[in-house]
Amino acid sequence: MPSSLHIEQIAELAGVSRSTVSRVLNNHPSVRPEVRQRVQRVIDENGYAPRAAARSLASRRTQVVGLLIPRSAGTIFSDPFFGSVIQGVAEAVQKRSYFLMLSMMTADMEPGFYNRILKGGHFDGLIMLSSDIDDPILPLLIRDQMPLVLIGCHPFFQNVASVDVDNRAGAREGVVHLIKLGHRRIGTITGPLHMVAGLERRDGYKQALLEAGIPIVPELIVTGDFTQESGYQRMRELLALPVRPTAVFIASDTMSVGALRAIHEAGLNIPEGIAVVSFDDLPVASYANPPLTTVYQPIVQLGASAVELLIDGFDDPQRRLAQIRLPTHLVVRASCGATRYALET
Amino acid sequence: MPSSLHIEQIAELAGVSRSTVSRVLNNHPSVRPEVRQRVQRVIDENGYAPRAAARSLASRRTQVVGLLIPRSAGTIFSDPFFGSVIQGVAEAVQKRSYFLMLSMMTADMEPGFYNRILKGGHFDGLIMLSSDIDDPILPLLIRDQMPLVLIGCHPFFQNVASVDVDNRAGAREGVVHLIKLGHRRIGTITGPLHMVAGLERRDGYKQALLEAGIPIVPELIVTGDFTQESGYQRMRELLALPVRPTAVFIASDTMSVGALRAIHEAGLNIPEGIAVVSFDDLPVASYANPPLTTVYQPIVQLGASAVELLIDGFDDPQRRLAQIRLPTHLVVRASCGATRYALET
DNA sequence: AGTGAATTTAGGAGCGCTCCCAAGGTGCGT
DNA sequence: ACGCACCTTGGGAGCGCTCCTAAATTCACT
Repeated sequence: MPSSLHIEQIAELAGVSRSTVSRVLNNHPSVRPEVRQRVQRVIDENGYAPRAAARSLASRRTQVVGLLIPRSAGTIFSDPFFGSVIQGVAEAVQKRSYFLMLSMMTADMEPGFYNRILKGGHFDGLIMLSSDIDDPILPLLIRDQMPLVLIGCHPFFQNVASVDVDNRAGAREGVVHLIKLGHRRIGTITGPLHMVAGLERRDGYKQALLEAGIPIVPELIVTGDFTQESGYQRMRELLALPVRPTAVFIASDTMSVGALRAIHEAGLNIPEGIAVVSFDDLPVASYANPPLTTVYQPIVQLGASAVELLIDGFDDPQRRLAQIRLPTHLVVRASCGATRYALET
Repeated sequence: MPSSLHIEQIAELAGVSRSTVSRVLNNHPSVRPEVRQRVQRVIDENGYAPRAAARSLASRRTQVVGLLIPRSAGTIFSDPFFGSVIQGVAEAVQKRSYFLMLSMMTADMEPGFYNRILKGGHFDGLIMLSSDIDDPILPLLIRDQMPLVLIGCHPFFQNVASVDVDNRAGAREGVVHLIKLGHRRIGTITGPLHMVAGLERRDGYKQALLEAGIPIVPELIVTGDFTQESGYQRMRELLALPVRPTAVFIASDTMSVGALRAIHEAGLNIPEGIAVVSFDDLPVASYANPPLTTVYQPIVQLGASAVELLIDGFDDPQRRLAQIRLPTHLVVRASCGATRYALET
């Protein structure tokens, strides 16, 4: 970067003092409009921007929001889900004139990394992506009083702000849909059960069955990990069962893509051979073959809301512990077979 | 954050001066081993980390790398390609003990945003994602001498460091493969032609045909934009042609997913009805139906190399203008039909 | 032991801002 | 006209580090 102008020089050019330029920069009210305008013009003409480091040091604010992505990193990025969350966060952060610092918690984290990144004062607050239930970082963050918003709520730490969808209700709606279509033998491929989303969606599945008086059959519940590969493998297991399910609820679209492959390989048609309801409504859902009936969740908005909550919480203690739940809804496409049974809902 | 210790207090606890602690912090050689050890122990015991702002202000380095994602943001994040690039960048940055600042160039950028983000001294250097050829930001960055590495090279600004794959050679290999399988009437769905990747892959397609003495038929070349939707629409156009191509080269896996759908809807089999070769080798490629023959590009590594180049360039002027090209290779799966014609390669 | 060079340490002077406090202006009421 | 609010403005004092210079220490060698 060119050694650009400093605040003193802008002040001189505008014929005012350092302090006044600072006030203009920070939208402090007590500057005469005409002076403000004059200073602003000098700032614009010279493309001046205050040095972030100096500003942060003096003001003890960074205008940066951190986004912490938990350890399962490798698998995480290939899932478009995360791309969308990041997009939501990035857009919202920008809208509030903040910056975004991205950080991954890798497994092979050197000890002291936690301190380096979190005590270095790199950001004013942190958004943490749906972590494992037993993520060791979370308790540390809470202990250290880091301003924090979780994307994906946590079952134990209720005293932390979080944004999530109602996974259980969403999953339930998807499975109820299958039940209404006449299915009784419904399997599920769950997410990892050390994640809240995995647990809650499985519980929604169970709830729907129980409410309909359908017994829960353990072998119809198989555990995936949100990857295509696991969707493929777990679906093969379900299809190898002596008595095959007639429908399956899969806890993410990404797993469904893998599952569809297993179903095709088995020579089954969808939905005749087996009906599928999925979760997420990623772009791929409508381009799958057949298009997936799936529980929509507002992924971008999840990220955006987390940012709002975090930044608002900086000066509004009330919002500091808010737990926001965004609604889901079922998107009916071909994979559930509703078009054939139709109208029963 | 708790008002943690400062360097002076660490110094006092260790019985040395501020300066010595600073030397330990920055791995300066001239500290006696025993002193270094003692100081380090005090640092560790207290979980001390220097404040980034103070350090940056004094040292004029931030230890932050910026990642600039160009305007087409909305469409960009749904593509897992970007997730992988970000992953590569994030991992590499971490490995070098740098931090990553993510920033999007939105279309509705307030004037002055450029200055705020780029002159604020938020980062030591910038990685810019495969931008449009006529991206207005790039010339500004070069003018302002921002340390810069492009992911995806630029045809005009050759005096900028960049990391890319040889798109043309990769595409050529894919199309040559189709030609070897006996196809003569080969269509292509290109990427957007205002992007280098779009152009180069189209050129690779043309080159393969020309080298084989196959005339280039304009209506067989349709222009997509790397989205599923465009893959779907453009493929419909190709299939609606009076004389349909027997094979198609699609410039990205994401577009191929859309294209597969169009092919299925048209009641065609793959590869018998139409053979498909794609580009990227995203995870979805091996789970598509049928699995895609596709040109692998090392996406994560692309991001990682960009980081290496940028950081190395900070003190090695030689690397400042390097243009790295990573190799691609063809991954043969079912969609090209090679398993039937086989062995001819 | 004594000298000089090399190594290690301490402290001063900023880095470029914000924030506080006090000084200077302005307008009102009487 | 005068005084007393209130609104603006200017300058000092840091924010918590790094870097430079000079002093203190160590060590090798005579």
